[in-house]
Amino acid sequence: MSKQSTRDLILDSAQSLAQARGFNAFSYADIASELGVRKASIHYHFPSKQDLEAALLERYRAQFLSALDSIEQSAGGSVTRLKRYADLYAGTLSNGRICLAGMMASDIGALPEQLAPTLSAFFKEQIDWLTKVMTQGKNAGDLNFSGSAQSQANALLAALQGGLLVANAMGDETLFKRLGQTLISRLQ
Amino acid sequence: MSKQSTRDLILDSAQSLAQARGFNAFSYADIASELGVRKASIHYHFPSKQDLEAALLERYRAQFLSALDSIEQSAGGSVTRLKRYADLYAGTLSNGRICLAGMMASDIGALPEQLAPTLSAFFKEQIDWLTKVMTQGKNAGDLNFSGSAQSQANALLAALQGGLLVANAMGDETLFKRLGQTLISRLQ
DNA sequence: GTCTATAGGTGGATAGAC
DNA sequence: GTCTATCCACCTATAGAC
Repeated sequence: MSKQSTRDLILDSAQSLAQARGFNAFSYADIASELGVRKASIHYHFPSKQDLEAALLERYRAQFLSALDSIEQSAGGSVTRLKRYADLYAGTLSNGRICLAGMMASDIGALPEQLAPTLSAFFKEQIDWLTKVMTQGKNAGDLNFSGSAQSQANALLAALQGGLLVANAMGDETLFKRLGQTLISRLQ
Repeated sequence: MSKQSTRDLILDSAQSLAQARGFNAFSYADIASELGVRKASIHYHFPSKQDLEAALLERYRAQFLSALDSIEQSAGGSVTRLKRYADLYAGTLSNGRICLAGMMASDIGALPEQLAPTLSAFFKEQIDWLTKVMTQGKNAGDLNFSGSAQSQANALLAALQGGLLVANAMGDETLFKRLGQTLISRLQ
């Protein structure tokens, strides 16, 4: 059980709050009371909220890319990989949370412009990874779809992000699980 | 050119701001400066921000339902109706805005609980309408899909909502237009 | 209905002691 | 690194004159 640094604890708390409420609906005071420290301590690690937001996104992006690597190195064909990809999203849905990137996308109009390129890169990486899986799956005969692999990748990413949004708003987690099955079964 | 009441002007301004920034990232002061009135005047029409938010959602819901009626009464088969439905979403994307309901869904964790049932009803109405169009289209031979009409309706709603989010975050309006084509063409 | 003025609270952020 | 103390800007909301 390695000790987590205060910095990491702050990021964990902030991420949970951001995924549940949005980037403009949590404060340093929220994090401080959750961790039992003072606001000034958080400002020591992240001088401005923009610094915190940027660190949140970077960490989430790195974790997500790492998860994609893990999926690629595990056994299973394209269908299994897509299922495991959808499960990454389903995992965020518990406790009324959605994907951090999806939340940031919805808040993009109220966030510092400097964050937009990284968020855009995040989505591009997701689409590129999905496009690769789609292409491999089609070539191997595991997947069957018409149109380009990239347009299928776009559609899957959009459906998963929107599915989190709608399922969370309707308080119906099973809606998202059924959606994942629908999306993947029609690619077979 | 009928005069718009101050109340309607307030709702217009608030809706535009909410769709662009989110419900927790615009203020009475923003609306006041946009309309050239004082904050207190807005409080006269909408005593609390919760009142304003509720009115925004109700009006959006009524307008959307009216648009669905209009689509139903116009000529054209199921494919045309789905295309016109997707166009309702595409229309919001200009000027960095997304669907008001999608934005409210992302902010649901930071909004008064009283709004959740109405938002949930909004999404249910969308799904029911799409399910009806899907069913009619399949029976008429216009549409072709496996699985239930309702799961296809869920998937289409989710993909459109998520598509707005991703396209807006990536600053790529054409991504959404291509998505709409992909989603509908694979139902034929 | 709209205004001026203001209350009461919370936001992010900084200075400086320990 | 964490704390106390504080600043100032902004938020929602209300009272009361016009």
